[in-house]
Amino acid sequence: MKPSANFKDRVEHLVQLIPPGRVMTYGQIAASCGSPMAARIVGGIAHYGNPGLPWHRVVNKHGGCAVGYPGGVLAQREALEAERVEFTHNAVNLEVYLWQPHVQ
DNA sequence: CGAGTGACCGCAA
DNA sequence: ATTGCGGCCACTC
Repeated sequence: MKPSANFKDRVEHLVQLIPPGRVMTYGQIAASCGSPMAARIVGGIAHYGNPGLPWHRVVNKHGGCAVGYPGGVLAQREALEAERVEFTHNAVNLEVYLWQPHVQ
């Protein structure tokens, strides 16, 4: 990964690396990009950044869906279910589906 | 360049 | 258990 890459570039790159059937939390992504408390930024990048990235694989700390996701939480849920991700109480089991770039 | 804003997170009433 | 508030960082306008 380019050390000179901006936070946004790292986030987009990282999101793009999330394999199907796996999810990441905003805080996890922010921490992996060097700013553990910049979870909001990840959301901001999701809104302004590259729309071609699998943002549906990005969930909040509760494993739930993002409020501002186009189409609502329901659309994101369907997108994840299409990748064999099981939802429980409108949230995924992070113990099973949480993916980390360093460890696999 | 400055100010506003947010697809969050955590704690407090 | 639910609701409200603040903080924090980077992005956009």
